[in-house]
Amino acid sequence: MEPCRFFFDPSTTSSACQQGGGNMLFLGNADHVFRGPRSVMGLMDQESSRRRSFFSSSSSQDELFDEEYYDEQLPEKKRRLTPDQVHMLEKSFETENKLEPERKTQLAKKLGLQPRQVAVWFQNRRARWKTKQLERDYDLLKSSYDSLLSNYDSILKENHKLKSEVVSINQKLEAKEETSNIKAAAFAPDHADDDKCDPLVPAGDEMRDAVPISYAAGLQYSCSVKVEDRLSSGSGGSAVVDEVEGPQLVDSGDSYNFLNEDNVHNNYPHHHHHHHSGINSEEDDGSDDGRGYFSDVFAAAVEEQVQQAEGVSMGWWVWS
DNA sequence: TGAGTCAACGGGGTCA
DNA sequence: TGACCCCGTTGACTCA
Repeated sequence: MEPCRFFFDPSTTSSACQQGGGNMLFLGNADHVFRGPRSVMGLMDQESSRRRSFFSSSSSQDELFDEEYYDEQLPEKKRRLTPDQVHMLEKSFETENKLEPERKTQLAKKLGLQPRQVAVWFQNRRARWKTKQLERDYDLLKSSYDSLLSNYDSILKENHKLKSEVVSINQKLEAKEETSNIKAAAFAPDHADDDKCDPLVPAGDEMRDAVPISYAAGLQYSCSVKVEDRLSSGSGGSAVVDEVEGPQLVDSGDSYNFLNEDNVHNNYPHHHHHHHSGINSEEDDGSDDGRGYFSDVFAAAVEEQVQQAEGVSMGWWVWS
């Protein structure tokens, strides 16, 4: 690493630094300490005459500049820092990306640079680091978003599948209900004594516990419908029973409300939802505003909502 | 020759 | 008020 050779022009109060390899760093003048010319083009403005006079050397400047160097290379050209200088600056930056005055002075001395140059280098280095950091953060956020979106899509598919299952079950339930009513009506005159009817229901506790409330209620007026007829779904054999209101699949039009309003409010504290509630209404499924926006809040809310939905639906679908 | 990189500048804000 | 920082910009330089 070769130190700078400093030059100072008393006529213009400017200074310059020539490095061993031929680098000439322009270091500015006294009225704006260490701030060199912005550029060669900048020399065309009012500053240019001063700078030009600086380099159009007279006899006194012969003492200040290496004649050979000065002839072969225009000194006002902007020079890059040498690899060694950059290496040491980088090492210093790794230690601490802010520059205390003392460290700046030491570094400048060590590298043969002006303190102003060291300060500028650190400023530019911080700017580059920030840009890189932003890129890293963006990549991280994007992969997180993509992953979340993927999960969301699979949940959406599952939801559609469950919806169609529910529709199918409801249809079967309605058909069976009609059949049983017709049979009950036809059978009633000959079987007035309910105590003697055979409900065809297994007497075991397990099955009794598994019988939906409305089915048990149905036995009061119809003993001729088999349990499997009531419970069969054709797609997995699951039935949904509302412990309070009976075995109805709660369907608020577009959506199936596996969650109540409170759940929704709890999971989306900042989300203003409309008349729908539930995990996947058409308006709240994120298909319009949800995908264009990502935040930790959103991610956490979706995660929580999914867990909640899973928990609640388990409660709905499984009993023993 | 155009795009990318880098040293350096100017302006505006903050702080002791 | 000066020193410092951040931000946006400029122009020199490099390279494909």
